[in-house]
Amino acid sequence: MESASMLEHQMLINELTQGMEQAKQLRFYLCMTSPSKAQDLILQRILSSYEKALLILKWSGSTGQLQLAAPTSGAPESSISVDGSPHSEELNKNFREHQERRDTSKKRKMLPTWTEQVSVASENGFEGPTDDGYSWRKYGQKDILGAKYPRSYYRCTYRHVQNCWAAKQVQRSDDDPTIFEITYKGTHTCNQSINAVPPPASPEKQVLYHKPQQQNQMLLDLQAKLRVDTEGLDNKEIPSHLSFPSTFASVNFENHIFPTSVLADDSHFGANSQLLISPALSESNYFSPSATYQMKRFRGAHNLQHSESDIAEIVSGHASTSNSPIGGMEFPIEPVELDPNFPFNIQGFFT
DNA sequence: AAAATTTGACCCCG
DNA sequence: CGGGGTCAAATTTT
Repeated sequence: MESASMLEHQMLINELTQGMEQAKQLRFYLCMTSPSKAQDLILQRILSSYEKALLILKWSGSTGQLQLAAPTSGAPESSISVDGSPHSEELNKNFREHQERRDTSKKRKMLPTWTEQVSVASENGFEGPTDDGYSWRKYGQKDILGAKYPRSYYRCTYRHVQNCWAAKQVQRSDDDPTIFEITYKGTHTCNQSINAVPPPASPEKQVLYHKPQQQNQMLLDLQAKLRVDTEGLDNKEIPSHLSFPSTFASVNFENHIFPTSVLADDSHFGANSQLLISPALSESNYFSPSATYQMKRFRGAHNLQHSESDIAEIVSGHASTSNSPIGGMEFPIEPVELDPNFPFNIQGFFT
């Protein structure tokens, strides 16, 4: 490590840190006035970007080489909602540890795993470790031995469609119900936006309901246009057991703040601008102090079951004979190893 | 009708 | 055997 590059590093870090601080301040002020979902998300994105950039920098700085070049994401970027504290060091550390995957022989399904602790501000009970930017599908819930609250299991909504093997489990803390332990398994390889691509048939009918995913799509586009470059994934979803009665639905919202530029060129988006705003309530009172968030630990995940993964194998195995609308997918199914960056998009659904 | 969640059965591993 | 994790049918939500 040359002192020169080291110095550059430091400068870069400083610069980024400053940017991040400013962004935080901006968020703070924004919070006091009229917070909107859109604005908030964008800010989150920005912060997330900073965070990530810093992470990469620091990381490469300490190891001398940047291995984040991994196919898709490679890093469990935790663009956690509000909290605002980067914890870059911790993340940094954890990253490396996760990166190492022992047992190269059984390269299959060894997803990096890490745990975050998300505590929520809310006397009024609200908001959860919920929105981490991805859409999850709950597939199970289990009562855990010594635990007071059940643990719920989620996997990426696009597991099948996009072969995204990210999963997570959420466990509410026993004594401090405002704390949730979220254990992530694997990183997302999905590109959530392709989901909203309207079918060739009738673009007009592709009305965007207030479905979380689609809303994301909008934000995605929004962010793209604003050049807020991040991983570009948003979504909101509230795990059932984390959601609280919502009486705030009646609050009146005037903030029709939405970049007109965006609405302008995507006509069909315009009609739904309001839908975007409504969920803003969920984050109307955001004050960072109360939301804490930190990495805790990780462990190698090693067991996955057959069914789905095997299907994947089968598909990749004899793709040629399949009758699926999907052509030949001839890549190994290895989320961690390669980027299933499908050049095609799937939308063959018929029962 | 389609998509998401619920929930008991089932499976694997210690 | 029992706990944790997943499946999948039933059910609810959208």
